[in-house]
Amino acid sequence: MTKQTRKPRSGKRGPTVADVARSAGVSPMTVSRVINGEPSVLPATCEKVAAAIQALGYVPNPAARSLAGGHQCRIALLHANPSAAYLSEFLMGSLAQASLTDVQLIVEHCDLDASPTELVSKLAAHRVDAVLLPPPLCDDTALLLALHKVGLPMAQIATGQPADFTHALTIDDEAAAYAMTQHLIALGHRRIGFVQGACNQTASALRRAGYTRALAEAGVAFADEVVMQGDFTYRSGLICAETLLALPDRPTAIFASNDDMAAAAVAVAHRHGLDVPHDLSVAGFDNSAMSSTIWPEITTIDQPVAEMARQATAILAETVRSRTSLPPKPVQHVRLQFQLLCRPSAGPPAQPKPAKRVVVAEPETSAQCEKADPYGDNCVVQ
Amino acid sequence: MTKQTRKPRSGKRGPTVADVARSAGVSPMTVSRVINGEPSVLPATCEKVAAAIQALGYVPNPAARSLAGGHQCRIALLHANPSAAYLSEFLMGSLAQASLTDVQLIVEHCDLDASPTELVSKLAAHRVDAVLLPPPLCDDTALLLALHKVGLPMAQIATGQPADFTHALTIDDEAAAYAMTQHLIALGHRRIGFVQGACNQTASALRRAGYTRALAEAGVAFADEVVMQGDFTYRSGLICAETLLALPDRPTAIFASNDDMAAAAVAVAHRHGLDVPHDLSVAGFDNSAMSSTIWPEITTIDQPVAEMARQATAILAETVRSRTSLPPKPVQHVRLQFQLLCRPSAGPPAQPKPAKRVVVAEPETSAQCEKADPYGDNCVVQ
DNA sequence: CCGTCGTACGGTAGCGCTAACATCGGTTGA
DNA sequence: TCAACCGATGTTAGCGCTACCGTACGACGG
Repeated sequence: MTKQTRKPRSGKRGPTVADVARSAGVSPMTVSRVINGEPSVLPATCEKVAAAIQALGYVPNPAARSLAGGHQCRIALLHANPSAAYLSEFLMGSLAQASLTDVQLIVEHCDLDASPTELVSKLAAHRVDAVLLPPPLCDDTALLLALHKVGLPMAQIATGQPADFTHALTIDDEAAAYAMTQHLIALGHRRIGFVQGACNQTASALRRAGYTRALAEAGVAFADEVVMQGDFTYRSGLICAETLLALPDRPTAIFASNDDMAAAAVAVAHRHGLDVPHDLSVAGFDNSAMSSTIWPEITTIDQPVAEMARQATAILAETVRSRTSLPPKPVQHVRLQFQLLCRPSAGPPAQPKPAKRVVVAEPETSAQCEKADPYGDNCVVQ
Repeated sequence: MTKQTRKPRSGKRGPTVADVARSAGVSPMTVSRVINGEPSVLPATCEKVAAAIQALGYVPNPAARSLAGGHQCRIALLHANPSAAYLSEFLMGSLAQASLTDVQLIVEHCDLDASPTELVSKLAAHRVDAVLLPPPLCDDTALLLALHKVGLPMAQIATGQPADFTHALTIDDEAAAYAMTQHLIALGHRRIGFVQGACNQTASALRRAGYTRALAEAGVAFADEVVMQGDFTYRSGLICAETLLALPDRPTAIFASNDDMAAAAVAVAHRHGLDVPHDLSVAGFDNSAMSSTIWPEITTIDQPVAEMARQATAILAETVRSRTSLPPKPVQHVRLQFQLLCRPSAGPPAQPKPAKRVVVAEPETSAQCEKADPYGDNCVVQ
């Protein structure tokens, strides 16, 4: 006992690969291979190791993994609006993937009018490897270009117009708006007001395009006076709905480009003494918290925000990790499925022939809606 | 060159402590000490190292730090409602602290009616060291006991009734409701409706207590018929507000125990053709997204959710890291400041003497509110 | 002048894992 | 028959940092 090994630093932590290896009668390396699902391990060995892992309750140490694997990957999530409804859902998806793939998420607030160059240097200081851009930042061209200039991989989420040098995760906004409009038409509406989204977001134009296409295809005349310009805020929704309901021949339905504006339309309707959906149907877009909080709940389009965030995080991590390989990974534009959620805010209009309303529209609606079927034909998954 | 060093595994990553050490002419160990702010480094050395860090743009590798330091700390954030308004704000605070203190956040959904034992074993499987409990889970006694039984440190956020074996971060709900009621009284209201929160949340009773105390202290008679039992949902708010406004002698103000119910009160008022705030003032609680989205924006109480989350995360990390030390750290109950946010939904009542309304109430209100002064006297920070 | 501190810093050996080889039995093809 | 080869596993040497100890050196008291 003169100069024994003096450094067993460990203050009893969980079991390690070495413990598992001993217990399974293999080398630590083999355990590592099993954990990482490498194909070159015999099924028998694989099972032995799995059993040992189970028995010991082994959980890999992510710190050690990323250290040894050289996998370090820091992804910044830039957001403009800290209390945006979708942010928490977005974070859920992103965080889940981040902890799976062992990437570090940096959440950074970022004013819409901040200088891109300053932001870029801030990201550099944080050693950021890639950037997630949810709306509305995903449509900030100056920002996109600045990031691209310094070679940072990035992903645009839910933009209407993916840049060719970035990854992008979108739904088909045009098809979604088309589906919603079609749904309203199927319910029997012919005069459908539309509240457009902010001009600076590329998705706005697409949603309007879907609206007009559905009208055209159904042979419903397009009326310029029932299309209002909003900006995605509740306030703008109030003004637009007020104007629409003041029309001599007021619409029987209002399709707003997001849920906040749709909620505003409901409020205005109520102030006018109109019942929703009996006197006025209202539809929104996004499936934000607001849409299912207020009463009546709003028929809307569900965007798979969490899933977009998850996939975006995965794609970026993959891009970062293979950045040295040749040829460089091509950018991916992934289109996800949306869902039309039928809720009580939209129903058949009050006026037209009651017979049809009861027999055709209602059963169809409820059958289609209870299950909230995705509009399979209108959605594309790549 | 027969058997040279064959393994420079590094695929050019950023500078390391070694690089900084070389550049500053000290040992890596000293660099480490400087980074960790250890006191036993001479100021001069410290500066040299800092300069080198700056020059090289060195950023410590968190993975290596936690591996070497044995600091591993995994904190689970249990939440019952993924789209809860506060969740994203909560996450911001928690994530910020987590990346600072190098803890890994695990975000886990958890049904309110799930069995605690199952949950506990799930947490054990994830190797969770501590648990964050935002509302409503913070008031789930069975869950608290189950976690305590297995010795997991935890923090209750915004509970009304901290357990003596857990950390807790709260605001003074009673004082906040008192302040709000006092504010409404100061505006000139005498008949103030109250919509209570869900019974299973301990904060509900406290908010009501604050309401009644303010009435009593101001010498305003308590009227049983203007106190309604809600459950924090918009729907319940609709029903309660409807009942209140149907009273023969309807209140001139409604104080709802959260913003969703307050928003519902606004909606009902509008449906009754009442102007808010002219005919009816409405106040909420929480400063959720809804409160500043709808129009008019709702006067409410701001809870520093992000700050609570930040501190809770810090406290838990500290607890976990010093768990072996004796004596064990005592649990901390921290009380944070709230803020009364005066917004357009609350104003002086229409009826009483207009002179006073203009001269006294309005200036006072705006002076006090533009700055959104915290109710310093009523808030305690420990 | 020699031992005993105390302070500022350096050296070494890991933390737990995996990349990059090394190895080893078993095939194959000429 | 033997080199070349292949697939399954073991060995070694780090990844970047810090805990633990050692050392050098000045300040003491006796």
